[in-house]
Amino acid sequence: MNDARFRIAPSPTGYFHVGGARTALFNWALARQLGGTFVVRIEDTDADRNRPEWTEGIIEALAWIGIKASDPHFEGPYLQSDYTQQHVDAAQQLVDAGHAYYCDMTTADIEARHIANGKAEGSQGYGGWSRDRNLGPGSGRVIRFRVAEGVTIVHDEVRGEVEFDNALIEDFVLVRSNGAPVFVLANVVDDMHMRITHVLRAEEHLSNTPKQQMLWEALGASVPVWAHLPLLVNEQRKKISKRRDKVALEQYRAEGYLADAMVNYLMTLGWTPKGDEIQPWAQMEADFRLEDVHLSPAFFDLKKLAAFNGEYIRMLSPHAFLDASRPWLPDHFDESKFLAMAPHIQPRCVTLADAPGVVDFLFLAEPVIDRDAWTKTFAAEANVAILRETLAAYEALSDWQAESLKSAMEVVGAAHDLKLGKAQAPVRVAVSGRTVGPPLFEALEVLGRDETLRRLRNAEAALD
RNA sequence: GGCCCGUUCGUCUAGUGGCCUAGGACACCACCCUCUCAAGGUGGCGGCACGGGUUCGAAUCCCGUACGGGCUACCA
Repeated sequence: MNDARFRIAPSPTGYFHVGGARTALFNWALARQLGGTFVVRIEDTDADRNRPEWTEGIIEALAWIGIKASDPHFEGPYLQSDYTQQHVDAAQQLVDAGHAYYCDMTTADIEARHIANGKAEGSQGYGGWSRDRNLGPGSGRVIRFRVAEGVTIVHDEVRGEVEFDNALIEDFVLVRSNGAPVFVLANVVDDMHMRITHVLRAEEHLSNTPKQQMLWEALGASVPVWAHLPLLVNEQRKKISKRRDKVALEQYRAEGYLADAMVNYLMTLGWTPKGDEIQPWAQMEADFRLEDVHLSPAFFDLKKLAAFNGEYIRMLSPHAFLDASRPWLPDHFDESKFLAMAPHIQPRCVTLADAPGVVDFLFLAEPVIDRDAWTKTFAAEANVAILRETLAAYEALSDWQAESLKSAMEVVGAAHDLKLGKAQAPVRVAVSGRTVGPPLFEALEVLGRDETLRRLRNAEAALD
C-alpha cells in the first residue's frame, strides 16, 4: 500500500446517489490501480441529516457496486461528526495565526450594511467588516477566514489551471455562531488529517476549491491533487437530483438492474473505456486515467442503462441468471424448469424484474388469461378448430419433445393452409394466456404432457 | 447580476493540425432470420453551436458571440 489516498465524502441522506456512485467508482479504480487507499468518510455534520442506519446503507450500496469494505484498499467508514473538535481546533489555529477572525454580524446586519452603503436590497457578499475589530470569542459570533489579496490558481487534473480572483471571494464562515464547523472547514481538516492526496469529486465543487486551497495553505499543508468530474445531468441538462430524477442506487437495484451493468454504465459517464464500451471491471480499473476524463456533463440515459443491463443479462449463465432473478421469482417453483428455459428468458429481459412475466405460466397452477388476447384469438373459428385438432394430435403423440410438438402442429396448420406463425397462436393463448412469450414448443416440453393437455382441454371446454 | 466550467449525430462519445467524404455505441427506421415476442445479422437516418482569425491545410490552435450548466448560505 503506497501513499496515494483517495476518498469519497457522502452525506447520509437515506439513499446513495448514482452520481456519488460514479465518483466512488472513479476513486476506487484509481486507488486500486495505484495501489493506494480509498477512504470513506460520512459527512454528517448537519445534525438534521444524520441517522446511523444511513451509514450502513451507504456501505451496502458501495458493496453492491464492488467496493467492498473487506478489500485491503478500503478504509473507513469514518464519521465526520467524530472529529468536530479537530475542526474547531483548526479554526482556532487559524485565528491565532491571523488567518481568521471573529465576527458578530448576522445576515440581517450584513444586509443592513449593504443598504446603508447605498447598495440594492439583496446585495450579496460580506464586506470583511469585522476584519480588524479584534473581536474575541463570544456567543452569536462566527469565525471567518481572512481571504488574502491576489489570485488563487487551482491545478485541476481534468480541467487544467483554473484561476480565481480572491477579491471576489468573501471572508467565508468557518465556524457557525453555535460553534459548529462549516462544510469547507470540516472537509479540508478531515482530508488533511486523513492524509488525502487526491480529491476527485463532482464539478459542482470546483467553485469552492479556491477556498479550500486557501485553507490547506493557511493550515500549512500542501494541497492535494484536484480533479473535478463532469456532472451527471437529466434530459433538461440539469444536475440530476432527488427531487426531479431517479437517483437512488438502491432503487435501480430493486428494479432488477445488475450491479455489473450499473458499474459499467456509470464508468462511461465522464470517461470512455478503451475498445468496446461493455467491459469487465478489471479492464476498466487498469485503463482508467484522470487525463482521459471528459469535460462536459454526462446525460444519465435510462435507455442506455437498460441496453447495458439487457446485454449483461444475456451474458449470464443459466445458473447465474437464476440466482440473480430469485428476488423476483415466486417462493416455490421448479428450478429445473426455469433453468431449462433460461436461455429463452434472458434475451427477453431488460431487467431481472421482467423474468417472471416471461415464464410464470409454467409455474402457476393456472395461466393468467389476458382476456383481450383470448377474445381476439378465438373470434376466428379456424383458431378454435386448430386448438381442437392440436389437442387431438398431442394426445396421440408418442413422445413429448419440442421437435415432435412442432411437427404435429405444422401438420394441423397445413390442413388450414396456415404457417406455424399463425397456427401456434391459439395454443399459445390457451396454455400461457398471452399472445407473446418464449418459444412455444420448448415451453410445452418443459410444461410437460399432462399439464399441457389439461390446459388445452380446459380451453376447449371454455370455448364451448 | 458576478465568478467559474462547458459546447462533435436525438443521447453517450472517437478525434490532440493533413489518415475525416468525421468513426463507434444507444435510440429510431427498413430489411433479413424466425413458431409469437425478443435476441441476432445487414443497411439507413443523423453531428463538428455561430462569426472571425492563425495556417498550404482546422472538429482539432486563438479571439469574440450565442447557448447550456455550476457556484455565489452561519447546506453539504
